Amino acid sequence: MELRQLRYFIKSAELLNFTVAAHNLYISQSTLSQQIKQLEDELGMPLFDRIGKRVRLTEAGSQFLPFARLTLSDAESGRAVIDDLKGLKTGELRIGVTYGLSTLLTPVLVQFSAQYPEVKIIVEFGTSEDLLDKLKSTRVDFLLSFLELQDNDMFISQRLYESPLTLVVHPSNPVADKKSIAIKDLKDIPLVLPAKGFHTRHFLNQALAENNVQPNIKMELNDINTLLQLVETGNFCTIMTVAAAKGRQTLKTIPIKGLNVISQASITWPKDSYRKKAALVFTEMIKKQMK
Amino acid sequence: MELRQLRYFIKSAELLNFTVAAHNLYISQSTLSQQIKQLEDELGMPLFDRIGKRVRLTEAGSQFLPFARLTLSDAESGRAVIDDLKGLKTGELRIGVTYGLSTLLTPVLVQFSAQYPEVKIIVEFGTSEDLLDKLKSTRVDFLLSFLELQDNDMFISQRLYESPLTLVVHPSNPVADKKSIAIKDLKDIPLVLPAKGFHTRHFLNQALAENNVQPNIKMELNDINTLLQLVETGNFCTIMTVAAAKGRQTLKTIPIKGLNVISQASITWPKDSYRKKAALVFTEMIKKQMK
DNA sequence: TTACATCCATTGATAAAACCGATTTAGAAA
DNA sequence: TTTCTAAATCGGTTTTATCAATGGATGTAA
Repeated sequence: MELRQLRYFIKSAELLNFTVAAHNLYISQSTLSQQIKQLEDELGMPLFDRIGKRVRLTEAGSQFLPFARLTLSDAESGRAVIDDLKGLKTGELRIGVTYGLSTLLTPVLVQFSAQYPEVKIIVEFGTSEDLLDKLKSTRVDFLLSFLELQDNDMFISQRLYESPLTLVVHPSNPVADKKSIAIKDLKDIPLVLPAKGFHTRHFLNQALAENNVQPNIKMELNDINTLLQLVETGNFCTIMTVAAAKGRQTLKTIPIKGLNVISQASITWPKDSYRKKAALVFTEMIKKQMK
Repeated sequence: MELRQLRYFIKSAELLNFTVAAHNLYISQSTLSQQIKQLEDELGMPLFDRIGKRVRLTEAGSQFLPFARLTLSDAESGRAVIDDLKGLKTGELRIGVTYGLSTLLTPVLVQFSAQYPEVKIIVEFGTSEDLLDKLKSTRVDFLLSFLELQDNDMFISQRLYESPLTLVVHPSNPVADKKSIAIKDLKDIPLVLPAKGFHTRHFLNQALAENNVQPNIKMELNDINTLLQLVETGNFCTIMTVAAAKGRQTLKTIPIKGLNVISQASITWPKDSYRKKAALVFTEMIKKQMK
C-alpha cells in the first residue's frame, strides 16, 4: 500500500471510470488498472466490482475509501506543517469560492499575493455542492460561500457577514432613481439573473413564490461577471447579494422592500484537520477588509 | 512522499540512528539514507540534523513526525476495515500486556485462537511505559494493564476488575496454613518479588514504607512465570495481585491484613482510531471470562 | 597523536516495479 | 449481427528502490 495507490484509488472511486481517472491522474489506463489490482491483491479483497464495462465500489471499497482519504489528507497536513515552517515562503493555498463572493475575494487575493508572492494560490469556483465535495476530499483548504450549514462532524463554519439581496442597476436605467422598490414591482423590470444552482437564485425563487410575483426574466447565466457586464449596459437589472455587487462603482444597488432574504456569507473549514498558516492568514485578511 | 518513506522516517526518528533503523526495517543503510534524503528533498527541508556521526530531529522533523504517524496509522485502519470484512478470517491482532495480567490473558488466547485460527496474534509484554509507547505509535491494538490513567486526548480506558495484592505461597510452606497475615509479619517471610518497573512492586513498596515494614527480600526478578515457579518450590513466597496468581492451582493466596493496595486492571484503547473487530471480540472474551 | 571504530553519504550496479502502447476481452449499443 | 467502448492483459521500456562497497567525518582508545 502506497500513497500513490491510494491517490489512484480515490480518483477512480470518485469518477467510477478508470479511463477517465487515469487521464485525470496523467497516467495510462493500463497503469491505473495494474495499480488498483495490486492494491486489491495486497488488501486481499476487490475494491471495485467490474460489471461488464462498468466499475462500481464494492462494500470493501466503500469502507476503505474514507480511510484512504484520511490517510492522504494527513500526509498533506504533514506537508503543510513543513511549508508553514518556511514562513509562507512556499506552498499552495487552495480556496473554494461561490461565484457570488468573488468580489469579496479579489482585493484580498491581490493583497495576499503581494505580501506573500511565494505562495501559489489556486482559486476554485463552483456551486455549493461542488465546493463541499472538494472540501471533503481536501482539494481546497477552506470555502468562502453562502452555505449555512450547522456545524457537523466534518465541517465547521465561521460567519462573515450578512448580505441582503438587492436590485442592481446601471445609473442610466429608468429604475435607478428610486430609493427602494417593492417586491411586487419586480415583475415589470427586465431581469438577468444568476442561473439555477446559484444559492442566490434559490433564495430568490423562494421569496418570489411566497409573494406570488412572476418576475420578468430575460436571461439566466452562470457567470456573475458577465451578468454584471450586462447590467452595465443599462438594459437590464439583476438581483444578487449586496456583497456580490460591491466593487462595481458604476452600478447602483436598490433595496427591495419586503424581500427579507439575507444571505449569510461564511468561511467553512474541514473539522479536525491542520489549518495551514497561509489559509489562516488569508482568512484573517478577509475578515479585516470587511470592516 | 510515500508510505514507505514515512515508515522509514518514523523508525529513524524513533531510533535516531540510521544504521540501526535500517537494520530494523530490513533494508540497507544506504537505502534508508537515500529514501530519507528523497523525502527531505520533496518536502524542501531537512528532517534530521546530521551533527558529526549523530542524527537528531530538526524542528521540521519533530513537527512532521506526528503527521507521519497519523498517516501510517490511518492507512493501517483502512487495512483493518478490510480485514474485518473478511469476518476474522484474516488479519493481525496485536495485544500489549503487563506481565501481571498474563494469567488473565492465557485462557482467552487459547479460546480466541481456537475460534478464529486465521487471525494472527502478536502479544507484546512490557512495562507500562513501553506499552503506552507502543500504543501511541499503533504497534499494538490495545493494552491490558494495571495502568490507571485518567482518560485524556490520546487514550481511553475501560475498567476490568480490581485485584488486591496478596501473599502467594506453596502448600508445603509453613505460612500456608494461615487464614490471613498481618502486614507487619511480612518481614519474617523470605520473599521473591517482581523487580522494579513492575507496577505491583511500585505499589507494594509504597504500602510497606507507609507501614514501616522492612521486607525480607531474597530475590527480585522480572518474569512472573519464573517467579511463580520459584514459589512452587515451597522455599519462597511472593506478593502480587490475586489475578496474576490465579490459574496456578498448586499455589495458595493468603490475604494480607492492613495492605489495602488494590490494582485496577483495565483495557486501554487509543482514542479516535478504528477498533478492529478482532480486538473488540477479544476484549469481550476477556470481560466475559472474568465473570 | 595515531590508529581504530562507528556512522552517514555517495557511487555504481542490479533487480524490482511503475509505466506505456498495443492488443485482447467482454459488455453495451446500434 | 456489427460496432463501440472500457477494462484487462501482454511485452517492452524507463524509472527507481535497493544493495554492496567505498569514502569521509567524527568520536574513542591506545
